[in-house]
Amino acid sequence: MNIGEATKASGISRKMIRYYEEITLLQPGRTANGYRVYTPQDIHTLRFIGAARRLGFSVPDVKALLALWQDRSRSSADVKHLTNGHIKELRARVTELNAMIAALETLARACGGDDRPDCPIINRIASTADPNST
Amino acid sequence: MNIGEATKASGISRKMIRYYEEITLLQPGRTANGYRVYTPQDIHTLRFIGAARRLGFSVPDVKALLALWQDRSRSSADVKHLTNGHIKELRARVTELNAMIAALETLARACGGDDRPDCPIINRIASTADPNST
DNA sequence: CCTTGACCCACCCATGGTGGTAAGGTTCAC
DNA sequence: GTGAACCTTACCACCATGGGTGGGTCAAGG
Repeated sequence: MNIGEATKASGISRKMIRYYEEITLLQPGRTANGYRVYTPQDIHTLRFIGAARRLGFSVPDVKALLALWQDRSRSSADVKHLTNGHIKELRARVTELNAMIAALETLARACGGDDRPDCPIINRIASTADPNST
Repeated sequence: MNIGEATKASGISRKMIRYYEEITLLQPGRTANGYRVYTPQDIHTLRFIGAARRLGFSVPDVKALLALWQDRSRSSADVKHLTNGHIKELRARVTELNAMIAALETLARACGGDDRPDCPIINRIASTADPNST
């Protein structure tokens, strides 16, 4: 199977397949003329990578998960630990975003949204920015 | 005021101050020897940028906000529109992250987290990755 | 007058994932 | 034998930020 077929079979773009190879997430074979060759196992690996990425794991995390996946003597504790760390990070990001949303919603509610220039949103950003406001 | 003082006064690093200048968010003056010179207004602008960034606005959005801030004949509707678009984007990101968190929590709860290799997290990623699972 | 240390400058490189593009080689169907 | 459709490597770009290097400048103190 060459890279075009691998793209169709895995849903990962050619670009990303080559990138994942470059960072050694997989090592496909080569034909005599230099074309990459993918086994069904390689395709499975690519799909594993895609699934993990969709769950928000970073590429380094995916690399760790792949190693655990391929390690028959792994401890599920290691997988769980990695996952829990990831969940914690995602939750932190959500908390941050929610704080921004809350602040912006308050400001947007107070803004007339009409033709006049007066705007609490701009005023607030400008006054937060004003050294005299602290 | 030179760049070192501007950093202290604005809370923006030297690197970023120079970057914001490069992308024309501000145009400080220069002394004869080439040192950048910042007016109190420049500092105010830098603090405005910092405040907007902390609310999660992208640099292009910040540029638009700056232009509106400096435009005395702006419509508050334009500011509100920009803000609402930004809120929408942030909410979309939160929704995405929450979906990931929910999926991961379900998997983590089902995982023993012990010395044995069997792990629903890995199994699920691998089977999502399996073409035969769809 | 000269050194020292704290500044400043411009420039290049790296990140993380992803897309694009260009210049060239290969394979296959007609 | 030619053109389409594939493949290869090697760059460039994004966004926002940090790091480092080599070299200029300025003020203070011996």
